[in-house]
Amino acid sequence: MKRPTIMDIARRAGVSKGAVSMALNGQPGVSEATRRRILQVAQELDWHPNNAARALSAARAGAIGLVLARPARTLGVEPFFFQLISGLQAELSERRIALLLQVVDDHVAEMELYRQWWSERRVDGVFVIDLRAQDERVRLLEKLGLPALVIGGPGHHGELPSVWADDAHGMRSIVTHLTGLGHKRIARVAGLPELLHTQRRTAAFREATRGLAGWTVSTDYSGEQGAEATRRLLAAPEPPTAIVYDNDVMAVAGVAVAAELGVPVPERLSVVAWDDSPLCQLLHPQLTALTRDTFAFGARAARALLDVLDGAGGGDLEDHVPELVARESTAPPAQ
Amino acid sequence: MKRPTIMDIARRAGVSKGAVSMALNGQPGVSEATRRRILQVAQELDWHPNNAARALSAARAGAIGLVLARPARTLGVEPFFFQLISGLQAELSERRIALLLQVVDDHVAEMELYRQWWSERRVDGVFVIDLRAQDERVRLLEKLGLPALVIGGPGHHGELPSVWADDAHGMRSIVTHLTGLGHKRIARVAGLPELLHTQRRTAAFREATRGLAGWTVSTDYSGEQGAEATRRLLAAPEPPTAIVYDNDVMAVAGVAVAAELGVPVPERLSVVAWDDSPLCQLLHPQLTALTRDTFAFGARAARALLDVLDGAGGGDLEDHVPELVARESTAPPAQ
DNA sequence: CTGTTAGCGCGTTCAG
DNA sequence: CTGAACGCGCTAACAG
Repeated sequence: MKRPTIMDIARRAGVSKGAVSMALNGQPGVSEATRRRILQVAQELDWHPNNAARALSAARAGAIGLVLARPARTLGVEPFFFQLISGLQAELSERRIALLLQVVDDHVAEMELYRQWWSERRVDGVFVIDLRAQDERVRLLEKLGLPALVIGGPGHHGELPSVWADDAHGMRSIVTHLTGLGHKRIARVAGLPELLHTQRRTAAFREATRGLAGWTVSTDYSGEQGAEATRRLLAAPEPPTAIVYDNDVMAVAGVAVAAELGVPVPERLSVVAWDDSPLCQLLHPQLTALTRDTFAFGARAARALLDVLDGAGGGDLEDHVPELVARESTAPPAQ
Repeated sequence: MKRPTIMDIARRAGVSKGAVSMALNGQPGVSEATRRRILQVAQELDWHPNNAARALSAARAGAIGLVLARPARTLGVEPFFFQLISGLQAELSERRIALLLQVVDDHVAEMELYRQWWSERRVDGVFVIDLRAQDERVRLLEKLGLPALVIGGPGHHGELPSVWADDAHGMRSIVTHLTGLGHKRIARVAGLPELLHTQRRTAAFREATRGLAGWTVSTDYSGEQGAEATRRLLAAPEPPTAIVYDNDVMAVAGVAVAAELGVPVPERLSVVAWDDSPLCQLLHPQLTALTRDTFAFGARAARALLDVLDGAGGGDLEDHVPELVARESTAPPAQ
């Protein structure tokens, strides 16, 4: 009743260990008849490969790592992460590869973990998120030779392969939507300014709002800072008539602040959220949002990393373009 | 420059493989001097144990599994999960044990995964969440002999060890708060009714509201259903003056619905959220909520499972009592 | 007590 | 198709 090994199958099928291995792996070297018999016996014994043994002989861990280094309080991005992880993993599990998840405080801990994982061969590769300009993690990963894929990566010229979305396009569609409604004073409440994708969006925003009054304020992605930024923006002598938020949680916080200040949305202030979530549809007014299929994005990222591990791929892979969903929180500016 | 093995250390230190192993593991059998020399060499070579090899010889995977089987759309519980996972993992990583996370559609897939993980010895144990009455997973886990710990478990008489919080106490503190304010008509928007912890809360709520008008409606934890339930409650001939929501997202949705219907919170309707989150503090009014230290809860759960794996422990472990934080969304009922 | 040797764990691979 | 060795670390039995 103990776990059967290949030797058990071999004995019972009257063949050698090697033959069983080939049969089980669909390798040539055994006759069809023997193969069937062996598979039959394996079935009977309910044999399953021991992962550790496989990993040892294959010199592969059968696992991919993902480190979340955002501080815990920056909870705003969760819906995104949850979807992303689901997607990553849907793809990985097809290939029976595990996802190792670890939450750490900062990049220092994250890098330490990469060293550890790789030195112990706990993972075959890692996903890297929230890249910064001159990110030290990139250097480390390259030095270590730990295969990595950057999610939402640099877009171009990256040292590491990456999968990314066309932020510029998304930003244009938002601004076009707002200007189409007649807005001329558009503010943006951005996420962490050191992140590359924030910078890309900022550049795209600047470009798209050329000729208008458009300005960006930075936050750490948290609802608190989103609220605070909104408060400041609305207190200005010439407040914006529309605000674009870099995530859904800040948008929600912004709407709450507007309500608190007696600024009706969308009559006096239009609001757009980058990243959709059920939350956006629960509020009143429902939030106009840029939706992207984060699950699919994750799946693509996983496939891309697997390709890299298989020796194929590399380079950049552009994801599908996000789509703007106009709901109730955007309207022509007052008067 | 290739990964050094124990043999490399042995050669370089002029001793045998076995000696190195003992030295490295702090086992007796080598002199202090030799041990130091060996450790020195290991350091120089930057040796790290190969996880697969260790797992193979120790017959342990060095990993714990966690399956999330909630349907993806039930996003309401995410803040909770994120905290929980962080907590689990903070504790596991201390012991260099990995957390394998997998998201699946339903319990069938979840159970299939348990079989697979265990048959391949991918994990040493698993965390089980959202237990139901007569949960089929429990039977499977016992049949397999896969060590498991139920999170938010049955509380008592469970077949599997569990860690749980005193829901009854939390519920009492909520109801006491509301009745203290003068409320006599209290409704509750509950989560999935088949979950044991929902049932526990329902029972506690019934008990605590004895003598008052108190009633519970069920949802799937999603914001949509929370909104829908709120709509129905407020449309009743004698609507409640206070509503208790089983999670934060439904509470947020409920407040939005109240606003939409022109029911001011807290003047005409008091709202309490079970589970706090930054969200609760961002809205206006800020939500009165039952906060629990989910991170710590996760850490305790992890420790409990590790104890089980070490042969110790078992049984139930009660977590700290959640605490009610009164904010702006609760007030005496109108007139 | 200090250290060595042999062999295990489990699946893969390759010369024969 | 078989036999043997390998990957890497652990450990029991044994010798100095």
